[in-house]
Amino acid sequence: MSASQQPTWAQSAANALSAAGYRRGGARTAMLELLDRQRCALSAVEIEEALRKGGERGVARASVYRILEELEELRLVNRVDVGQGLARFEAARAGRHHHHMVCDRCGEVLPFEDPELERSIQRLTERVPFSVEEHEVVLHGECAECSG
Amino acid sequence: MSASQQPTWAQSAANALSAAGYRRGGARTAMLELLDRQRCALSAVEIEEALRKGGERGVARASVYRILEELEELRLVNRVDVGQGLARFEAARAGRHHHHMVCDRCGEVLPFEDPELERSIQRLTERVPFSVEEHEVVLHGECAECSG
DNA sequence: ATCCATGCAAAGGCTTTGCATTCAA
DNA sequence: TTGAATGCAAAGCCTTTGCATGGAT
Repeated sequence: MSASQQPTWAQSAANALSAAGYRRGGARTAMLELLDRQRCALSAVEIEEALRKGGERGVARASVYRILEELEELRLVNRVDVGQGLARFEAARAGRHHHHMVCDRCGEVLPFEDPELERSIQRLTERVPFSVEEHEVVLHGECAECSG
Repeated sequence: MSASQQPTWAQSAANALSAAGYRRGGARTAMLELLDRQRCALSAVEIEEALRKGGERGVARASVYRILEELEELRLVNRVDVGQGLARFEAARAGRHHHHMVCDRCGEVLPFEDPELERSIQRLTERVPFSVEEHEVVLHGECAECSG
């Protein structure tokens, strides 16, 4: 069999976990693969349900949170808080930085990218009396369907 | 006595509440005045404590949330979620739009303004398949004291 | 006098923690 | 074999809700 040219996010995340001294548990692997397949941030409950329904293997709620905490600590996952009273999580992929739009009507969360916005924030972070490590932009409103 | 030239935020908010059919309860007035004095967003617990310690009059936790909900509904207050697992609230003043920096070490929340950033977001909202009503930018990192 | 506004206490939802068991190394 | 990884259940916050009392009109 041929080795893939470039490792998937799940693979490199698993390697990073090993390098950090973590063991390769089945729950971790399942979560990494699930997160790698998503196009946008999921909540802990959504992750738990997706794993249970997915058939691969279920992962207890507490484990979902604990693993997410480890992944966030290693910066393999980003926590996204869009103001819905719960936390969302998504794979942190090098380079591909995006933000979120939240439909306050139906709750849908959509990702978007905007280079100009990134540049503005970049310049801003250099001017501010603060050591900025992360930034997050959230647009609230109504999605195309809801504002119909 | 002379009438003030321009009403305070608390005064105009009280008027807006009346116009919307709400009665002028003591708890509401105390909260409006407290919020008017703040330079940055407070959590519900912080509001409750400030009112209790302030001596003016205490307001029950449930009332704090209920009144904040009304104020948010009328857009007199903005809810700010900076990812600390709790909601923060601040007076919505016409024109003066700002965002927040959060020190992930000590938890301090500082406001900042940036016209260039606002322009970028303004242009962005016009290009996006979404009806944008609000936006929020949060910078995470360490404040001068903590990173110092 | 009416009915909203408020306080108190209980309930709810998301997240974390404690402990026993299972599993990777 | 040994200690980390995981599951289960209980506990912890923040927030909301139900109901009785107090207060504004």
